[in-house]
Amino acid sequence: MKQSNICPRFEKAISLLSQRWTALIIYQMVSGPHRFCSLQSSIGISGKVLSERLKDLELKGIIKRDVIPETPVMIEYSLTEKGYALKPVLNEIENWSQSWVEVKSAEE
Amino acid sequence: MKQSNICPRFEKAISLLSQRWTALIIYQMVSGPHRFCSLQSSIGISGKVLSERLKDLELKGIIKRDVIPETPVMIEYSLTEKGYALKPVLNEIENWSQSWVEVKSAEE
DNA sequence: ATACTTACTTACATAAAGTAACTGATGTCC
DNA sequence: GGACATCAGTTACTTTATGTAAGTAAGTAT
Repeated sequence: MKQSNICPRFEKAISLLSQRWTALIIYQMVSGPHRFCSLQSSIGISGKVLSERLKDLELKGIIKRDVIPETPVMIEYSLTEKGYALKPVLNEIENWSQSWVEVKSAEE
Repeated sequence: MKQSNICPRFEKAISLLSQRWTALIIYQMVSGPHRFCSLQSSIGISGKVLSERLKDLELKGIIKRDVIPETPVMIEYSLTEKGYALKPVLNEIENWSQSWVEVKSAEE
């Protein structure tokens, strides 16, 4: 059962961003290119899911993958123009979180 | 393993919006209050998950639940101020989707 | 040859979501 | 008053997604 009257473009965008980790991966990359292991440790995602997400995001034209033949080999992931265009979305989420999200622990 | 150096407020916001259906539910409600069954049919979510999400969103202060004793009983869900404040996020997603998301079928 | 690094993959376990039938409160029809 | 209908869920069961931890492949370095 899948009948919606919502704009299909919007729905696709939402389903992309509603996938776990996707937004965080893009957020990390807004600040510059990242490598597999740095993403893995900075956002705490498993290697398995990270590689799935990166493949999917590459397929969708949001990120690109570059092999840099250093030693040892280094794979650099960075945002495409399409991916970078998501920055305003992330900025708005950040704004909202600053205004409305509370942190429980006392380290404010 | 969950070690991140990302702002905890932002991370909470992301984890909220990254939950499947949540953004679509909020999006529907931006245009006004909705009932359980109307949400169910308009976004194509199962009753089970919808009731989970609504409870969770109410708990987080994003929506409120009003019982209207009509016939038959009607439950109205609407955004709180905190929930409505997410509108700019959804607008940016909409902007992005208009510029960058393609629809495959020929009904453009 | 052995060990070390990065970038993954694979096999298996757990958590989340989908499906469809069912409950409970209220009300209408006959 | 009994049968039926509606809305708002809930429950039991299946499928899909994610987590965990070990393993693989390519390329040095010793």
